[in-house]
Amino acid sequence: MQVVQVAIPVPMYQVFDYRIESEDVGDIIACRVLVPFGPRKVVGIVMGHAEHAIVEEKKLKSVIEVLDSTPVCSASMRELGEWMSRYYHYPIGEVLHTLLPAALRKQASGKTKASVQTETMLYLSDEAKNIDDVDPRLSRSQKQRALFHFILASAEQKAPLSKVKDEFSASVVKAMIEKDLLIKREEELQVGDWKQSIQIADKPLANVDQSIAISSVNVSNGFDTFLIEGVTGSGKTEVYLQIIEPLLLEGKQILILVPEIGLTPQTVQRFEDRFGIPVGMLHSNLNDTERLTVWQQARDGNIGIVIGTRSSIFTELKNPGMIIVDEEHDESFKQQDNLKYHARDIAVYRAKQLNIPLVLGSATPSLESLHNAIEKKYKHLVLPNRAGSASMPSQRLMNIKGQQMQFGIAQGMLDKMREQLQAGNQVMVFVNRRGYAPALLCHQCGHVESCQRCDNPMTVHKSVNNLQCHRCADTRYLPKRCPECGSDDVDTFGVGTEQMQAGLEEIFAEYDTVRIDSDTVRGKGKLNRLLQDINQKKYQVLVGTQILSKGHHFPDVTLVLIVDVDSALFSADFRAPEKLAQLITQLSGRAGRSGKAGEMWLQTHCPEHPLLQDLINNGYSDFARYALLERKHAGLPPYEHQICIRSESHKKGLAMDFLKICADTFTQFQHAKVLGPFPAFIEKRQGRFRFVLIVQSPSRNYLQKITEQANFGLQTLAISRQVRWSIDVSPIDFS
DNA sequence: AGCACGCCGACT
DNA sequence: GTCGGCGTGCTC
Repeated sequence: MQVVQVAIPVPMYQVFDYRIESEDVGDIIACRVLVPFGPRKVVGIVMGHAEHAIVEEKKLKSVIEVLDSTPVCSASMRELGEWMSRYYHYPIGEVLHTLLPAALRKQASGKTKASVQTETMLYLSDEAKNIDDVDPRLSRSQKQRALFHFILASAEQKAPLSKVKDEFSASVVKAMIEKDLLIKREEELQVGDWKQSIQIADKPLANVDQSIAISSVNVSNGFDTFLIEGVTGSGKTEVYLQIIEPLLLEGKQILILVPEIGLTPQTVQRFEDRFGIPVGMLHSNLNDTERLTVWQQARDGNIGIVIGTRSSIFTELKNPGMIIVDEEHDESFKQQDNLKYHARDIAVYRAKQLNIPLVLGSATPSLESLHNAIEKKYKHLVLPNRAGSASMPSQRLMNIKGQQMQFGIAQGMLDKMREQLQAGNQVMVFVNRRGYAPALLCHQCGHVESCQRCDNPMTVHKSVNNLQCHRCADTRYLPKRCPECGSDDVDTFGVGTEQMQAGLEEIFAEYDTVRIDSDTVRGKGKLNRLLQDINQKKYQVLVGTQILSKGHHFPDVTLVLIVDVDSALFSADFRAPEKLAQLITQLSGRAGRSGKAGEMWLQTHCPEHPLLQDLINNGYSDFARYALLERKHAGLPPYEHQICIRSESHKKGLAMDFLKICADTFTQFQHAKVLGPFPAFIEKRQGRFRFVLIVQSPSRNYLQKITEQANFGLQTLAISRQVRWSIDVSPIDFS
């Protein structure tokens, strides 16, 4: 008899033994198996085998079916899984679950699908080949006409559905199929040998800084981590392109991680154009099958470059050459729910494991990475100048103490904006809240309309005439009278993007205004369309949130205004100043071009604040070093390491009681500091009360060990099943 | 997590 | 009398 150890996707930290009839047990390691588990059947992954089971014979059940003929993950991926399970204190079965493409988590697919890969192609129908734009079937729909021309223009007049879906929504495709203009056909995937077909397009000559960076990385042999600190516009992407060129020519594969919002067809296009080979793209709009296809292509070595967001770090590469994490400071690399991993940290582990170089790039490196660079753990490469003659906008502080304000903007500021508009330039206003106003306040009784489940003031949205809770997405009609005292003297409090736009439309009536926030860019390609319109100068006044700071360029913007920086200076979150500095630096890098330098203004009540002074006088790099010094003195990350235990329950006391037990457990360990429990920043969400506990230690290893030990004890407690709780290793926010 | 089992309250 | 609320325990 043979016994296999199977990892099951349940919140339990052990593997389960099963009997198996097969002779060659070694061959099914890392294959998926269907097994009985209690009263149900589940899909697990074989982690190992043994001669005898640890549990008594009568408990032992048999594997029902082996689901794969070839392993579903490599030995290195399994090793990564085991490491993650220990490092993040997360059950092995669930870790493996997150590592694998979702399509493989189900019992189906896999076995049958693994071999022959197909893709869906769209063809023009015979009928469609004989029509033109004025045909009644096309004349009235812009989108369908665009898709018609897209396919007409492509080679062999066909296009893969996956590619079409990057730019057109499913409804457009569906409508054209129903009109018999398009035909869908499954075709065998043409793999081709990308190594043979690489054709390097003309490239710009690298400047001195770029050349130094490129050659430093290219001489590296095996594992090494590089931090490229390159100001926006310094040509980081060009450095990436030239770094990976020799590796691709050797037939090695490149994995590139980008932030959630930075992954546009244009980014991918740039890599495709340079090397003339298809690039695998992994982003949130793909369905499970499309994801699986890219994963398989990378694993089988049929694709040279994979670009994707956070979870792409789990892509298997047959012949790995390098990992690049672009905009490494971006918070979207950290998963905030379930398994709370940081893709940048996983990238370090993967690169070391695969013995390949890792390149981290950012204009505003995280303090963590900068610290590692200063400590010489990473090689620090700096691109201090913008390529070409473009200069950075100047950053200035606008003291708004006692100033007359209109929609949150100082009068003097409005004058400066008008000046730029009259000169034919664009202005950009950054507001950190979407919606019309952050609250609805009764002037008579002081009542603030709040979400009942979250105790959170509801945001006023005038465009849709309702109140929305930004924490649980609950909505309510906008009341005309105060629900508390009945007075009609209710007014909005504070300014959101919606109101800012309305206000600026009124003040600058002769100019066109556009708003860019998650409300207005919802929908496929909408952001890109708006950005195009902006660069074609259809709008002169731009109002928006964070999205404005992510990877887009606004060459005609000569004035950037950040309406409120004070809330970040006085935030309870110790990372708030760092985030603000990154935002300011990123935003200022987005505006202006050669000959049109422009200026950025920060409205503040405390222009003398040292962090602000340091940032605007000496730049991000200096600011970051000063901030690191502060962190060191305060004993905060990256000098000390933290874990955060969060708990929530409907009954207020329960979640708190649980964390008190946690606190007691951790207090027994000498070299750890216990902070809390505290109510969470967002105290109540969806009817549950939330608390946090922070444990801190100068040694990451020590913290890992004691957390493992504490977790082991906590698992056995009855109360741990009555509250919803989680461990967050190296948390980046405490909400 | 899921699912069964079991023990109490409020209903046709 | 029993339907169903959710606390407790178990899963190789």
